[in-house]
Amino acid sequence: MTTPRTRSPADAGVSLREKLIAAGLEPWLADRLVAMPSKIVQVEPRRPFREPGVARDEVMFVRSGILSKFKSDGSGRRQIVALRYPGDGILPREGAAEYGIQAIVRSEVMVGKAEDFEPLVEEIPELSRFFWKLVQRHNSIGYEWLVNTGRRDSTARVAHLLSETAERSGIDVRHESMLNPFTQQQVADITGQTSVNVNRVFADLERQGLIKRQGREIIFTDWSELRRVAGFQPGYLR
Amino acid sequence: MTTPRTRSPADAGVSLREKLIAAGLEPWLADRLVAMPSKIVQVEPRRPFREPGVARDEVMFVRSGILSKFKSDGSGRRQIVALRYPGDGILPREGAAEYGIQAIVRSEVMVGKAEDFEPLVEEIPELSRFFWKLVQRHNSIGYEWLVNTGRRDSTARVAHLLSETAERSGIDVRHESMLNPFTQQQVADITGQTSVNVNRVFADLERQGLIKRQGREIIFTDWSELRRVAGFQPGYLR
DNA sequence: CGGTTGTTTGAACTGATTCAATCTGTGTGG
DNA sequence: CCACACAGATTGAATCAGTTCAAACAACCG
Repeated sequence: MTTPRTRSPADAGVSLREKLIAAGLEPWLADRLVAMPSKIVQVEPRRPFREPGVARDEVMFVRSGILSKFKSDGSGRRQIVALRYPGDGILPREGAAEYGIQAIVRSEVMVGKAEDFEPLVEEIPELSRFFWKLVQRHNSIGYEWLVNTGRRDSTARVAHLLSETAERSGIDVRHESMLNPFTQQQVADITGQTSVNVNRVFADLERQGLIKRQGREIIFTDWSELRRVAGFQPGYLR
Repeated sequence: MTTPRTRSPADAGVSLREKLIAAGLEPWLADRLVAMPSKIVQVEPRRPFREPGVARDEVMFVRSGILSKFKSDGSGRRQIVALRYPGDGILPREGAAEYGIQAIVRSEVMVGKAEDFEPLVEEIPELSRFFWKLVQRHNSIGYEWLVNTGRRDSTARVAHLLSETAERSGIDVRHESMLNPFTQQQVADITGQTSVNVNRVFADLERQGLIKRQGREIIFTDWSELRRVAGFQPGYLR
């Protein structure tokens, strides 16, 4: 469930500010954004947070954790269509959004009102330019995901997701290990498969010696080969 | 091939202006856009137009026809990741775009320079708001495509594409017919299948009595049932 | 301990691919 | 008008990747 917390000055903006700066925002702009009236919300994973089809008149910025946008086809099969990492945001839009929002892992999210956010962006061109770039980046990740679900086989899809995740969450490739944030069901919902098959793919990758697993933890025993089978070209992440 | 043409006043902007207005742009803004230094280019279908991985420092607006953005996985399997109809645009971005551009059918495209376009948008907030909405719309179409390739079976995917195409190209549903703009290979490239299977799906749809075919022309004999099997909810198009 | 959530495995099945051949329509040059 | 080339559509047979269903197992937590 969602537990709003009162906002203490020590806690609310400080770490989000860092994330925004890491995402390429200039410090003084990050300050303006963080100073916006808002609250920090704890979001529990795999619990309803925002349902599809309701008005999306708020801005959200991920402070920690990972959020997902999801949709489902007519018959309730779920597809995750986008991920948001710390420093990423979900911008308001007119009317209802057809996607819902859930957390992948326990996350801290700053939530503000569209009516506070929009004037800020209109007033500061640098801010608008920053979000423009952010949107383009998410866009091009979306295109890559389409290639992934449309054209790659199940092994490549999972390998690609792992490569992308490592890259986006800033894992140092010299560390050969990463705490995989996803359940197998979530990997299935991202890559358009069943969790049963995802399980088999993980087992395969391990058998092939590309990864080792210890519970949720994944150790990359052959980075370059993993990226090769994934067809992973990090260019689309800029 | 690409044949640039000299721009005659009678021809260059007039019909594009209408398309932009139809897309929701106010007339005076459409005028400003059309007045931009630019040329009108004829683009032949299924021929290289813009290759992936090169700088994309131009704006393009579709005046007639349909453009596609495509990518390919490592091994050359092509995936179409977005379509652009008359009134739609492809905006410039910093650096290289990882997608290429090809026409689906013979198209007329207005091409301008990013350096002429960007100041215009920065200067006129209404224009920037218009493009913001356009981008959000394309975004939400992208999400729906992810659901399509990730979660629907081959029949539903094709039915969905047909429904979306009719809607986006403004076919009146009372006309029960549409000139299908796509080759079966293109449908395959959009929906993530092989052309062989697309052929079988078309035959199936016809056998089920949802469509009739005369060459490229498709007659919709049961609109509502087609949309039902597609799981088509037009909300995402706004 | 019991409940919940996530992972693993097997067996049967099916939707879609692959490969290869044929067919059809359209445009081109002689 | 015919011959030829070319692009796209159609069909069949064999194969395979991924799903479905069902059951068991493991880890965690109050």
